[in-house]
Amino acid sequence: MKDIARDLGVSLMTVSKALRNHSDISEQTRKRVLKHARQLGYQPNWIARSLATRRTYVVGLVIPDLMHSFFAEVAKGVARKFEPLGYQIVISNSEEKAEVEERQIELLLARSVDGLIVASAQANGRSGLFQTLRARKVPFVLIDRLPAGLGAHYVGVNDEEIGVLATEHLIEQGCRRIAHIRGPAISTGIGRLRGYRRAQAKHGLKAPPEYVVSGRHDDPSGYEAMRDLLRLNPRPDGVFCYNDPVAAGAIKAVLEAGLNVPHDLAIIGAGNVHYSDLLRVPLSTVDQSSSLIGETAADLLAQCMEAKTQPTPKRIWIPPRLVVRESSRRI
Amino acid sequence: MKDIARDLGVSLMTVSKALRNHSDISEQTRKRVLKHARQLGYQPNWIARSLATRRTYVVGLVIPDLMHSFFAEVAKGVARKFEPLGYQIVISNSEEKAEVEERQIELLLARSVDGLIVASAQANGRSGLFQTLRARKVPFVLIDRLPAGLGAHYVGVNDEEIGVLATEHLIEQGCRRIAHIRGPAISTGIGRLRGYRRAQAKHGLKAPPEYVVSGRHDDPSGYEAMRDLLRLNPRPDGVFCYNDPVAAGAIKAVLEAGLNVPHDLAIIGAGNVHYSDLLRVPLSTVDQSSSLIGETAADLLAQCMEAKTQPTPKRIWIPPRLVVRESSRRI
DNA sequence: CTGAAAGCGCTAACAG
DNA sequence: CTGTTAGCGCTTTCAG
Repeated sequence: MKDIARDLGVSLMTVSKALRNHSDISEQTRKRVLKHARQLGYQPNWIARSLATRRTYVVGLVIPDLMHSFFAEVAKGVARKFEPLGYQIVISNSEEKAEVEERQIELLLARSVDGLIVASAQANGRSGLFQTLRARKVPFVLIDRLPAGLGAHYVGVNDEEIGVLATEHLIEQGCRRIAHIRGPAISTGIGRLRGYRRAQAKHGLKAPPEYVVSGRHDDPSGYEAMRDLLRLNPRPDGVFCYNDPVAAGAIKAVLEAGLNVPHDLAIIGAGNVHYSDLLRVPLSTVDQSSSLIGETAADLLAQCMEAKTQPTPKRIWIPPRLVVRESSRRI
Repeated sequence: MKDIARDLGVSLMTVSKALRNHSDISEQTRKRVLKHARQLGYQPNWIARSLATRRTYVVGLVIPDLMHSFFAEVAKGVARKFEPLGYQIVISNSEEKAEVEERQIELLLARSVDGLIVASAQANGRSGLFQTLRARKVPFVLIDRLPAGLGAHYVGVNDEEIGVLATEHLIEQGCRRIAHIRGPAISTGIGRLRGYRRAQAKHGLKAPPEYVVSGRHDDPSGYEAMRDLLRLNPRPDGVFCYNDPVAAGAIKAVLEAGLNVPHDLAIIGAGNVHYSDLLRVPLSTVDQSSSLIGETAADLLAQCMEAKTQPTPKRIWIPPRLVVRESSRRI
């Protein structure tokens, strides 16, 4: 900028304003400046600009696992909305660990991100981290997981509805002994379990306690959990799995045991990850509109960052949608 | 920092040095400073630090598609190496488009990343972008794809070897009419095709030209391409697919046509994406050690960033490894 | 419409 | 070991 100013015999300020299309600059000067800037190959220095404006045009996206295609899709949605606005997105992986998440968020804040979108790995009820964020006035939006008792912006699907939708579908398909491979003790895992229970109760079904087994987020855990279920007597005839990776692992175990999916055992997952259709048995699932979650969260965060005062916490629920494929189609 | 200095009655510089564990500061002063910093909840401002030092401790990772789990795994490898070194990673998605890639790289440079790792979507032979990078003295490492005629740091697998490995495996399994669903005209697609041809020639096999059909990177393209292949007469009895997503799509088409994989048609992919094992028919593939590619590239880039003068371009070849699963096991 | 002054928060280089 | 001086490249504010 100094060079441009010198060459053109104007002040540095004039250049600065021209470059940013500031209003009070003559059309002619602006053109001269822009042209010369191009000739010199001028590249604005965002670091310096950020230091002066206290705005970085960077938003942080904290997710538990990039490898889980649900989150990769969310990330894509976020990017699609923010990039046209001139924002850059920094993705941080918390590996499902609360401490790692806290550290990553610290780092993002040290780099002065303008806002955060977080799919939190904090255990349910531990909302200290987010209270700190609020105190520091960092705009943030939670997605997918909603730590209990926290008034914060949130975009996601009602997990209890997911549980009900999936379980009722299995019931409609004629399953009577429905098991659940549950997820971790975070809002998603808890909500889906609750939905599973509610649907069973509503239809007068009762499952023995052993029918609820614990998985994690990944397919190996689904495989393990399903092997446990297969040892039970009577054996379940339908299983609602916490998510699609878990369901994929579960299917593997069932087939290995020489049983048929869906006839011996119907299976349904949640998330509709993009390869669900290509699995051993195409997987029935509950779609969560992952990229829509990302886009919606981005819009909401953009609003918050514009606003002078923080608007009251808003919760946006994306409706879940049943996707029936072969793994649960018995009639 | 100013507050700490004032409270403790020392100079701002002393605080700065203490905070960075600079050598010439007394143990006592350092402790006092650190303690007070903690009390005040001091957070260093990386923006300001970057402006002063001209180092951002950010590296850019440019990939064509986050949703492709091969690249997600590479990203994980990169992160694993760089995070302990205090670097943050910004992932940019080029969506397989050369122009988008150029724009993303421009943006990363405007934000003064310290280095770049790029899986380039530039068409083969168009190396202008990277010559610019070199001219600007930005350390960078290419991965996975190597635009022809470019002397640059590179980490990846020899694609011709992948093609040979996969094709020879099909031959060993008794296939005699081997087709290839080829990828785009970038080094990976070209190399794998060349390997396919070399292996065929070596074993005295000759495939009609219709046996090589074009796919892209994704499973829908594999599905389409395979439907074309199935219409041929005589029908191929083995297909080497550009990558695993393409192979997954291909398997879907074969099964839909009422044929058996591997007995009517053996299939092999490349990349060993993490769900290969869970597909309709567990997929044989050539493993590329995706996360090792990421880690190795990270190490190499770290070296380049340390070095005062750019070392001569280094190419690191990761050996491919055949992974035989059900989709190609005929004996 | 243009420009001078002051400063964003931190550090390199050097002097004491 | 501690402190002073002079920026990093840009913007905000306000006076002309």
